[in-house]
Amino acid sequence: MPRRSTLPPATAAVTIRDVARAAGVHVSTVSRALAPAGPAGVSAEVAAAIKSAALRLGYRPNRAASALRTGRTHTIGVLLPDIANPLFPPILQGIEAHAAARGSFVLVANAAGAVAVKATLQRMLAQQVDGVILATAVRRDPMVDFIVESGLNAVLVNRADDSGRLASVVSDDRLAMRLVVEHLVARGCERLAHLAGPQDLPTGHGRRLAFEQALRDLGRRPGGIAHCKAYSREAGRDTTQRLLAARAPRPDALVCCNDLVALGAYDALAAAGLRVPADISVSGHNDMQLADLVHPALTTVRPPLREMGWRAAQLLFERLDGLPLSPAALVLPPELVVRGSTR
Amino acid sequence: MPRRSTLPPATAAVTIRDVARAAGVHVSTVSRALAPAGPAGVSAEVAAAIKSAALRLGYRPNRAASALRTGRTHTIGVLLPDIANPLFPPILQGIEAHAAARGSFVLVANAAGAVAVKATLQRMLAQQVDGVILATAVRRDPMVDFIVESGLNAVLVNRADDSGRLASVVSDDRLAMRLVVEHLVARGCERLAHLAGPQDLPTGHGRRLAFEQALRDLGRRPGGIAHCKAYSREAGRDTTQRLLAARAPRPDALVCCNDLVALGAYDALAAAGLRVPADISVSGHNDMQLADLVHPALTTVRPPLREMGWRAAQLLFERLDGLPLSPAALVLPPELVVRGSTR
DNA sequence: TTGAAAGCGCTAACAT
DNA sequence: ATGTTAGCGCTTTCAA
Repeated sequence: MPRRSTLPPATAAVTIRDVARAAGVHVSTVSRALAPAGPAGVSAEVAAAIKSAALRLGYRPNRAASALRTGRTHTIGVLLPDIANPLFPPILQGIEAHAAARGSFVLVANAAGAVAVKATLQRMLAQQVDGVILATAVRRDPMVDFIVESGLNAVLVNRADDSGRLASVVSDDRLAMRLVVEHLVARGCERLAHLAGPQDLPTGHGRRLAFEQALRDLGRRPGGIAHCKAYSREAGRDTTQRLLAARAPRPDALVCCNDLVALGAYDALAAAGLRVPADISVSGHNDMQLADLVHPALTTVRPPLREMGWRAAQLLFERLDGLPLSPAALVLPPELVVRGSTR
Repeated sequence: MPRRSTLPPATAAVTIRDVARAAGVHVSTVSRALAPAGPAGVSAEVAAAIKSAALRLGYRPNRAASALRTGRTHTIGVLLPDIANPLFPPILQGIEAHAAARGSFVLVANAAGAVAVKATLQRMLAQQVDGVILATAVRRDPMVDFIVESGLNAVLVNRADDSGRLASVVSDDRLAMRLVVEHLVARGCERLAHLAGPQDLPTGHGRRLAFEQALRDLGRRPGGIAHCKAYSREAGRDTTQRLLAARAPRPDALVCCNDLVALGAYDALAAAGLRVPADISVSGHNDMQLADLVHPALTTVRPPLREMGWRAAQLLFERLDGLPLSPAALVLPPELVVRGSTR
């Protein structure tokens, strides 16, 4: 007869059996008394006795065991392209807050590129996560196919799924661009140019379209559109230089795809001897920390990042709970933060 | 006779039994062939057949089951006081990178305050994490007692344990302060004052001591020490005002406990009509993003945050593996980043 | 080298 | 309302 495994050498954890013995009841009664949804089918006295015994012994239910039994790990995976990108921590915070309130944990993983993302999703699947939230940012992503096939519950945040097969939570880029464009036009800007982000990223693409649309709605045309290779300060600088060299008359407003690019634009404009905002207005996007510290302070768009994370988690849990009327997409309104960089 | 549970309603995952059947062997053989450390005690042909069957069927070992059996979840918990504080994402990134390389996942949780921290640790214990890394930042923390009692493997990062019972990874604040002080003195500063952080936080306390020590080592005395209520810009502004009002002669250098406080000092100095660095030099700590964008760009100390996270994970895994010679503390050298705020 | 079997701790269907 | 029991999927000891 096989002998008891020698494995659990840890501090012999208190199990449900210990509690049952201490309370003089059967383990199943303990399980019922301690059910997360409250005691069900257990008399009040017995439940109280069990709870006090559990407390006394320092019982902590073993989630690995319950996961094996129920198939639910109370764990959700969050996949980010880059944890250190300041855009993501607030989103993660919102997700974590919601998850913690539900008694779930968040597994975070950094992964960029189709191969790494897929590998990480496989690992998460093996880990039996209840669902995933993805902030990875590529359009027409084969990953979506993989997720749909695997039957994994998933919600996208900060990007939408072009094919509409996965739920998503995003900031309203159309509204954002409308706010920026209307603000600039109201301040008398005539030739609005756009420093667009990489067009293979949903935000880069979406904001460019939104910029064009916002101008069209006012019966105007873009005063120039130039594409940045990346969401970086260097790209902003280079692209602004190109734009200034190519365009005559030069734009009197630069609507940038994000704050870093806007700061790159500052550099190029300063080098060209142009004053912000006297000669040219500049706006950013994301309201990253310290955007109010540069000179002049940057007018920018503040997406509701924490709220987006919170809502993404909410959507995911609604799906896990099988709620039938859960929205497929949530588009949350950003805020325009007017500072000194627009006249 | 109880009937099979109706529970696993998901997409009937492929289990080890399916693989065994497909390969015509017993499940235990599959388990051996697919062991993470490589096939052990299985003939090469059989192992190959099993692996191909596993691949073909899309088998993914169920971590919940293996966790229940082995007691290892391949999961580590990371406890942060505030995910959105830019100090922590790089640390988390380092931890995650190391964990992922080992095939482990990271559970992140936000928790501030003794009660929340303890509750979260309890939840992590229930979740059967293999160990935890804590960046929560209080000195003489009762949490340390709790961890030691519970037998949980733990490593502190960005703070040390005064009692020395838990392993820790920190940036070398003594070296940091020596670098700053020597730099300022070399540039001709005479009266170095310190804007100290909250003294109940290890960094606030440690940096103040280190500042004093660094001056002592040069045979000098502090040109003033004022305490900030928090690591915030407002606190920096208020404290600088107090310091300027109280001190005569006024300091010609302000060594700040962190960058935000330094920016607050900028505000107060500007309000007082003092120029940085002509009238007074200012240094920060942490090199937060955009610290190079303020005017003048901030001289600051850059702790090796990502490396700290990486090392903390390394230490934790060494403990989990039972390595006997694992260090109890790691003090990593920061870098001085000289910019325009010191003359 | 492979098979057999027990059991990790918990939950839930069934019986009482 | 409570007890009995099987079994989630895996690992590992023991036997062959």
